[in-house]
Amino acid sequence: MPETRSGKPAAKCASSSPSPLQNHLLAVLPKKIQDRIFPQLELVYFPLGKVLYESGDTLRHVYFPTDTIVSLLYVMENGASAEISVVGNEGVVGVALFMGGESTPSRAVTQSAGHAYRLAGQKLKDEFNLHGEVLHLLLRYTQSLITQMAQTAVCNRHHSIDQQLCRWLLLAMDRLQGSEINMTQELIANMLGVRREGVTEAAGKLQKLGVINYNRGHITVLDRFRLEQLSCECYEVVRRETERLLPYVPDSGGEKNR
Amino acid sequence: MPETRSGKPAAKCASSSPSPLQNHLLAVLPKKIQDRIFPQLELVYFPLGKVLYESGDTLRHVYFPTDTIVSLLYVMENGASAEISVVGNEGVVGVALFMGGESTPSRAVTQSAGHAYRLAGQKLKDEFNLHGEVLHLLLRYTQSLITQMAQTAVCNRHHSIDQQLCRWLLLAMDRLQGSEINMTQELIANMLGVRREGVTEAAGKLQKLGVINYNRGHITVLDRFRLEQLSCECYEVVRRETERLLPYVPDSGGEKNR
DNA sequence: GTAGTTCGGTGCGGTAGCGCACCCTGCCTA
DNA sequence: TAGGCAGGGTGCGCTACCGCACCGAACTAC
Repeated sequence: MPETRSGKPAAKCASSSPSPLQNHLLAVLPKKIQDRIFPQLELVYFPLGKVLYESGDTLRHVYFPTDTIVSLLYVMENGASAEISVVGNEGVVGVALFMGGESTPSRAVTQSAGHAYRLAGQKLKDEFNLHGEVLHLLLRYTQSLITQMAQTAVCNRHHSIDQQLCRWLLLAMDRLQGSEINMTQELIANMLGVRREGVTEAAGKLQKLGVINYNRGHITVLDRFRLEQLSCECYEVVRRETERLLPYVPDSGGEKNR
Repeated sequence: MPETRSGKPAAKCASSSPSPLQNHLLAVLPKKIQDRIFPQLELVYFPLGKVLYESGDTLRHVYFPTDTIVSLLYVMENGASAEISVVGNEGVVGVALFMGGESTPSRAVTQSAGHAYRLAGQKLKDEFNLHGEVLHLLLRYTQSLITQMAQTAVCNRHHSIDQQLCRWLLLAMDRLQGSEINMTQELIANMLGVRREGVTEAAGKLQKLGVINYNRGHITVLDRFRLEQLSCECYEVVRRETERLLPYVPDSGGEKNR
C-alpha cells in the first residue's frame, strides 16, 4: 500500500486498501476499459488541508477520490476565499486537464483526509482521445460539476448562512461513509466564505435543534432528514441533476461490460 | 435574410445581415470546417427577453450569437432569480447539448436583442463526434464558461452591489459594439439577483461620478476605464482566463486554415 | 503539572441590503 | 388631452452579517 500513512485512517471502512471501484466514475466504466486503466492508477493518501494544485498550476494528474473529499476554492487577492464546488468519490479532480485548459484559476484542497487514485495527465488524455466511453463519461461529469457551481452562485446570492451550512453538511455526508465529519468551524467558514462566528451561530442552532452534535472539530449528524428540510432547494437541485447525468448502480463493476 | 424583423436593428453596425464570422468561435475554425458548417447555420433574430430554453428543456439547437447577448439564469422556486453567466458573440448557448446532458436546470434569456446563428443539435453532435477542431474548441469554451460561473459564485459572496453592477456593465459592453446598453434597472436587478432599488442606488452613484449616463432604459458608458477600476477583481480574472483559453484574432477567418 | 495553542462562545456597534410604501416623471395610447 | 403605466427616486425600519474584542475550555507539548 503506497504512502498510506500520515494521520487517522479516515474512516471506519474496514478495507485495508481502497479499491478503485469505490470511485463512481471508475466503477461505471466498462470492464474492458477498467482493465486498461486500472494498472496505470496510483493510490495516494491526502491528509487534511493538502493542496492538490494551486490557482494557475499546470495539472500533471487527475485524481479519482475513493474516500477523500476535495474542495475547489477560489482565493481572492485579499486572502478571503469561497468554495466553488466539492469533489468526492462521485467525481474527479482536474477537469481542466481534459477540457483543454490545463490549468484553472482555483485551488484544490482536501477537506477530508483519505485516498484517491491518480492518473498521469497524458495517460488520461490518451484515453480521452480514443473518444469512447471515457470521453462521454467525463463530459457528463463535467456538466454535473457545472450545475454544482451554478447552484453555488445562486446559493451565495440568496440563502442564509444557516441554509448554506445545512447544504454544506449534506454535501460532505454524501461523500463520506458514516455520519461523522472532522472539520473545525473555522475551516467551514473559509469554505462558505463567511465569518467563523457566523458558522458558530448557525451550528449552535442546529445543535439546539438536535440535528447535529459537535465538539472541537468533530461534527456528528444526528438527523439527516431534518437537515434536508432546513437546507435550501440548492442541495436537491444538484443531487437530482447529478443523478440524472451520472446514474450510479453501486453493485456494478462486473455487470456493465458491454 | 430569414426572419430578421421585429424591433430595432440592435446596433449601429451597418451590415445588412450579420456574418457568422462575427461569432468568435465560428471565426477561429479552420476554413475547411467553416465550409462544412456554415451552410447548415440558420440566422435567427431574438427580441429582448426571448426565452431560448427553459430549465429542463431538451435542447434542439445550439446558438452562436453575433450581436445578441444571452443570459443564463437560474430561477428559484419562489421566483427570485440570479444570473449564472452571460454569452455573447464570444461563445455559444447550449453547451449541455454536446456535454451529454441535453438539458440543464437553468433558463436562457436574451438580455440584448440581436441575431444568432443556430445549428441543429444533431448536426453539431455529428461535427463534435468527428473529434477534431470543433470538439476541442467547444471544450475550451466550456472551460471558460466554468470560470465565469465560478467567479460569479465568488462575486455573489464577497462583493457589493456597486462592484457587481460595474462588472455586469463591463460584461455587457464587451459583447456589444458601442457603449450604449438598453436595459432597465429592474431587469438588471433580476440578473444580479438584488432589489431594483439597490441597482437604482448603485447606478445613481456611477452617474454622479460621471462614469455612466442613463435614462429610462438606456445606459451609456462614458468612462470605461473608471468602470474597470470600480469593479472587483472578478471581471479581470474571467477576462484573462477567457483570453488564455480562446485567443481571438479579430482579422482571422482566412489565415487560420491549417 | 504547567504553558501555549487551538477551538469555540459571546457581546457589541456598524452597515449593506431587504421589504415596503409612496411619489414623481415622461412616454404611450385612446 | 387625459389617463395609464413603465421607469425610476426616496425614505424608513429591519435583519443578517460583518469586524473586533475578549473569554473560557480543551487539547498538546514539555
